[in-house]
Amino acid sequence: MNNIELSNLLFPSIDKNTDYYENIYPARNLQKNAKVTRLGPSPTGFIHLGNLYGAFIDERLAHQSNGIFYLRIEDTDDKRYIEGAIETIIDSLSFFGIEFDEGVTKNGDVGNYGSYTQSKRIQIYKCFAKRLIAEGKAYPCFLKEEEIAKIRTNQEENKMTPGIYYGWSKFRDFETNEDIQKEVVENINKGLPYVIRLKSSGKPNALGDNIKRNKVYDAIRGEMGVPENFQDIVILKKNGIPTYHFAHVIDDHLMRTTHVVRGAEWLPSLPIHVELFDKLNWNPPIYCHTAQLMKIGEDGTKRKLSKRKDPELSLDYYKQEGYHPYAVREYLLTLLNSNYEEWRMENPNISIDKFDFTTKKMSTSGALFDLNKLNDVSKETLLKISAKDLFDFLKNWSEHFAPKYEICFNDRTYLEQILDIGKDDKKPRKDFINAKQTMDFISYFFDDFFKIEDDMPVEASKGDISKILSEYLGTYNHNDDQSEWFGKIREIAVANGYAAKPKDYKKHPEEYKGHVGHVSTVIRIALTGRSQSPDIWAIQQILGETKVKKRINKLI
RNA sequence: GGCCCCAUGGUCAAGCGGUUAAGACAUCGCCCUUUCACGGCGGUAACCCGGGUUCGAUUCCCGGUGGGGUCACCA
Repeated sequence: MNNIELSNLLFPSIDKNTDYYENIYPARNLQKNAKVTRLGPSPTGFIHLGNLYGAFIDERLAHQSNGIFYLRIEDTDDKRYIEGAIETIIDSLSFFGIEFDEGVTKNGDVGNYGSYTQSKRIQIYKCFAKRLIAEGKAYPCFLKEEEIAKIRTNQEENKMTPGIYYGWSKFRDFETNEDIQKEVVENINKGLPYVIRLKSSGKPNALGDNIKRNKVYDAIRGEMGVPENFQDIVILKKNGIPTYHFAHVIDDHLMRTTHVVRGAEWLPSLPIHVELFDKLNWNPPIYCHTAQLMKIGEDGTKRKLSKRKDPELSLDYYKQEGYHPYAVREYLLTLLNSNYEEWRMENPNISIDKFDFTTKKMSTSGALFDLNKLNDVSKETLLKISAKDLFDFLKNWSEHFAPKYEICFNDRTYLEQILDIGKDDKKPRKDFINAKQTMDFISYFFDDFFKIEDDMPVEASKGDISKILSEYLGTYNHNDDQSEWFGKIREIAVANGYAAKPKDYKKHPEEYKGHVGHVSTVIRIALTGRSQSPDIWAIQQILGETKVKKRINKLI
């Protein structure tokens, strides 16, 4: 029996020629240099910062070049499927501004290169596997789990590279060994389970300089010497579903992907993909292996990989804390392209889309996620968002994550005024980092949340406090402008033995109880419950006369 | 352990053979100031080590060391 007969025996129902697929998925008609990228999440529903990081690259590369960015669902691991995961993925990415041109959507597939769900492409994979078998480049392997385990221990004992490769599976000798041919045919007829393995041409266990290398160009890392693969890796599993390796090669070829962006953890399997493309006589796409996002481990200061389940690496964490999607995107861009921050400083108000994103400016070493930096970027970002949009953002966040703030959104004008405090100054205030922090920061504007949190300054005695407050109330005129208003506070300060200027107090602390700052702190605490807040006068204007008087009165 | 990737201040990073080794965040000090935030000024702080190559290496090569990744019918 020869290879072609074997391929027919294995896949009797596959009647299509591989050319058929080449023809129905023709080269894309795009302008020169247009890039076609894809995101291929597995439907576990868990999207983390690393995925987003990669997705931004895909998105920028495609859209900056008038190319195509599509979503492919890589569900070849049936054990890991989670219900509703695809919607979650699409929604999460969309929240952060990632939109696809093609591929899986909530309403089915869009585009001419589908299906975009790997589990629906089984016939295609089988067709190409059949071709490889017919060409003697792949073979069915009937090794049982126990046998593989035995091979493995044997290899370990002999300090050999574990795996199935030249010399370890008798089934790879099908072509030249009649006994094997007979056995394989019998096995097939008996219906025994098998996998399809690539029959690698690589030379096993070569060492050092003897390892053959292929030159592969990586858009981020430059030219790399990729060692030759020699493993007869599984391309079709026992259940007929392809492994990632095979699906990647078939799909990215047939979907005419030009750039494959993925994490550096894929570097070790690059040799496999290179051989697969070679065996199929295809040109591989341009790979872009990104650096990994890292974090500091809980166990100390040691570096650690950004693994699943690290809460702050989960996209949900940022949603829950209420980080604005623009801020996250902005931060990720600063990590992604080293010249981004510089560009942003020169162009503070231009859309991110205008930034000339390039893989050349990407770092090859792993970056430690820096919450401080994110916070700083967030402040800057939120400052640029209008009070109206911020209101909507906060409201939406509160509905999902902090319903207790619901009442804060009853009066739109009121909240927007609050959010606008100090925004138009020449040196604008940067008080807001994320929704959670913002709501907490402004909560004293609402009676439901207002409470005295900080202690009165020690410079003011109990008696002085109520004296200051009642005098303040006595002279209070809601229509005073800011300087009139502060003039009165100065008078109260002086009348009670406090310096009118902090500098006077610093010079002669023995002559005063404190200074005007302490007096205004008393008022500030009475009004906001806190010793730190934006300008009191501005707060009062928003709070309204009634509320101001009520709060002052309460502490007299 | 084999193989792979990476290596400039606490963090992110410029730098492509000759620089006083940028900048941002963080940190510290001062200034501004009724608090805070903002802003301004200034400070502390780095080329992992050892060999080469070179007149000269942070930069190029090799070797260590360190960190990370990967060794599945998971992706």
